[in-house]
Amino acid sequence: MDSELERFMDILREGGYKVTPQRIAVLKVLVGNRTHPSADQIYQEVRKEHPMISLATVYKTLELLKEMGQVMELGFSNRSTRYDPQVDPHLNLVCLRCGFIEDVYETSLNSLTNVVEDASNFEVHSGRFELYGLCSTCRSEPVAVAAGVP
Amino acid sequence: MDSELERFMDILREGGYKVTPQRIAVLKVLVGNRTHPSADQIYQEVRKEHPMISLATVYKTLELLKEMGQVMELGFSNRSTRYDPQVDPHLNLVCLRCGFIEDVYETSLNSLTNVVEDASNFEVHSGRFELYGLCSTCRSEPVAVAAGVP
DNA sequence: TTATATGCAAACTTTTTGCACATGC
DNA sequence: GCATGTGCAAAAAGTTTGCATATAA
Repeated sequence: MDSELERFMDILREGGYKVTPQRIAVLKVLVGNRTHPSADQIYQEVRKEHPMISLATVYKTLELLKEMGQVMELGFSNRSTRYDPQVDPHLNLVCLRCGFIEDVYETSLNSLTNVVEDASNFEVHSGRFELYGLCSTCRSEPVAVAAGVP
Repeated sequence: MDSELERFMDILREGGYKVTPQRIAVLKVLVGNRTHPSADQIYQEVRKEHPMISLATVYKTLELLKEMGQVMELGFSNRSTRYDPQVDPHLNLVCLRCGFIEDVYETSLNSLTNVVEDASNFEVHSGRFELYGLCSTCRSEPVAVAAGVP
């Protein structure tokens, strides 16, 4: 049914890891998720269907997926950490007012990697590209209201 | 003498903030610093000349400089936080083995901002661009040794 | 069957906060 | 002189760890 979920499960199996209900539950929250959730947000979401899961298990699963290169862990300056199942090079537009993060696919990012590898003898494995500012919604709002800003 | 230090001190004065010995000490550590130090590393460095300073004061000073846009606070996925007095758009090459961070000035980053602003109605204030991989030194080393990897 | 994973609670790390005292302007 | 800043210590927040029990393969 969900080929992306199947792909994640296969990757676990191929790595010699068990495919447990808890891991499936976390994967289901992540598949196709563009909201860049925190560990706790993932935990709260998973608990709806799987009330007995612990936050520690969520952290352990995210750590596992991160090590397998299937999830990016994004640490922000206010020490919030968000997770992104989208690991291809892309640009994150981070709104400083409402905290919303929008993904933008910009082809020039790939050439950036090539330029650096040619010029500096640095072997690129992955990347993280962020612009901070105001999203279109917040730009047009009259009054600034603090929110969950990453 | 140090015009960059003077510039920082002027910025504090213009913001209505006091120029204290503690703040000067932190600024001296930051001026021209390309090592992307952590708060504790800055604290340890400052203590050599200023043994009575507290870590809380270092944090408060960094917070102030961050709010004034004079320092970037870089949160990483292993919850280490590094500070960079270099606020112009540039690329950080982060070595996953030894933790070294190299600055690279790539002009295409500026056009990236323009492309995004034109295409997406997002108002860019600042940016953060990172490539993760192996630096030239670590590429040529035979055995992997874990280190302070951001 | 058995190596691996889970849940719990405690530990840990890093950063923030409240407050009395000190000090730059 | 007074608003602002400092140092201390305690609190907060987020993440990790140890271990007994449970379970996927």
